[in-house]
Amino acid sequence: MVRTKKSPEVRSNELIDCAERLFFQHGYENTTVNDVIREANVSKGAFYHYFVSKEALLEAVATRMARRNLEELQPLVEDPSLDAVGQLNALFAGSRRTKIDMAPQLKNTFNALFKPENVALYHRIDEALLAVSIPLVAEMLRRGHEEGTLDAPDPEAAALMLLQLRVSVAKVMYKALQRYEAGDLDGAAAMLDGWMRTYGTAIERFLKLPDGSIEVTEPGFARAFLEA
Amino acid sequence: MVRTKKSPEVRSNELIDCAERLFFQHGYENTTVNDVIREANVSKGAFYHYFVSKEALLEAVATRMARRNLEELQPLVEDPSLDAVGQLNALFAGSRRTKIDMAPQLKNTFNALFKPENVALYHRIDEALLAVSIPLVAEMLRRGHEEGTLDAPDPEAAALMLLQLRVSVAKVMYKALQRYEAGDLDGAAAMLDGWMRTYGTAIERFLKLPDGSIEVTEPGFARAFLEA
DNA sequence: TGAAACAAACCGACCGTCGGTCTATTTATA
DNA sequence: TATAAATAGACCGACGGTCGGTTTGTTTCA
Repeated sequence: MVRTKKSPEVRSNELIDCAERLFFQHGYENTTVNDVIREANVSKGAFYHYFVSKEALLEAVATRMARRNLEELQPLVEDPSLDAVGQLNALFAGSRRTKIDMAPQLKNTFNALFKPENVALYHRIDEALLAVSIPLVAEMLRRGHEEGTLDAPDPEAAALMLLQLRVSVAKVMYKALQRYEAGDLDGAAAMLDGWMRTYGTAIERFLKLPDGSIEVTEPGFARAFLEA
Repeated sequence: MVRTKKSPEVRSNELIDCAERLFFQHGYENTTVNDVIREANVSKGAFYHYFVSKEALLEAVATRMARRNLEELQPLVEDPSLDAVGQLNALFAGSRRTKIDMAPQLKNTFNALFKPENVALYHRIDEALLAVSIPLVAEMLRRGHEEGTLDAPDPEAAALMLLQLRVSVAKVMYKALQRYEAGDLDGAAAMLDGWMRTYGTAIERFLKLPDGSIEVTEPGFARAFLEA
């Protein structure tokens, strides 16, 4: 093979790029280190120069995803013109926008992430996202509690629980997606809408907010996402 | 090896026994099929006669755990003398009793389940437990909603979300356990107690129950569990 | 009654693949 | 030009899984 030397950052990012693509396409366990280095045009020696193990590569993929997610969310939360509830809603609104904008990739991601051979991938990403999200949400809740706009005596605990609920929504999104792909758009949209409303209600009740103050979803969102 | 023949049920249960023990002791990924068959005194041929893959063995371990869990819980839920809230509390009380009775095993389980090399094991067990628990809890919520003792318009969705919250408690139990093992009993107990109260509050609020109607924990529980 | 036929349970040598190691070589830089 | 980082790729051992064959128990029928 021709010997090419690149700056470490470029090289390792290329490896992470390839890994991310292959992991999502074929699953983590079905992707071999050889697949990755073939795709990245790199020798095995070079690979193990950058990552101590295949596991470390997975870690890197998850961490990078989490970092990018944080970079996207950070500005929303730092907006001083919003109170805590407004920030939460901004978070959901941003999440909706992203979901619709990147629907095709996201659908692909979901389908990959919930395959049984991808538990490791799923778990790592979930953990990494949680790690960056908890402080963010906890801070929001703390502010809200101080402002008096919501009730969350233990912001850390509440943040973890709220974020944990998010998992159930993800699971249902996956189910709805499958149903849609099976041809039942109406059923899928109804299911997704229903669950998202329940999710919103759960958050409102948990934070002792007035009914309707949290907008996780909006009319027609489920349909728009599924058809996008 | 001496050739011994046993009834299929006995044999496969022996294999599942060994697997369960080894998985929890050394982790799923660190346990090889050869380890299992050595421990079970069975040839490789015999093993693959019963299970199509190592993965299938994991599945069997998880399913059996879930079935046993269901058998334990079922009676509680069928008790007609309790209303839905009473049943929920009975569930938590039973869970507390079990936790303290089987504290050593449970601690071991927790320590194993949250190791990174055990995501597959964890995930499978969680999924299997969820699968048997959702109908149970959903039915309780449905009854409670009809009785008017609680508010859960969509019992299925509510059940999944409540059970999802349980994960966050498990995570904290693990953290508390680590803290206890590091020597900080007081800190660990305080943390665990606090989170369990928050968990209880979350459930009460979510189901629109009066404060204090759900008893996930009781005074001194965290300490008793950690020291048991 | 017993032996032939069959199916299920079991054995263990063997295979291909995969993550990871190692030595040698090249490239940048001080 | 000396040194360290980066790259190459042959190689290794372990592991999950396969396969041809053997044993054991049961059914069938002369």
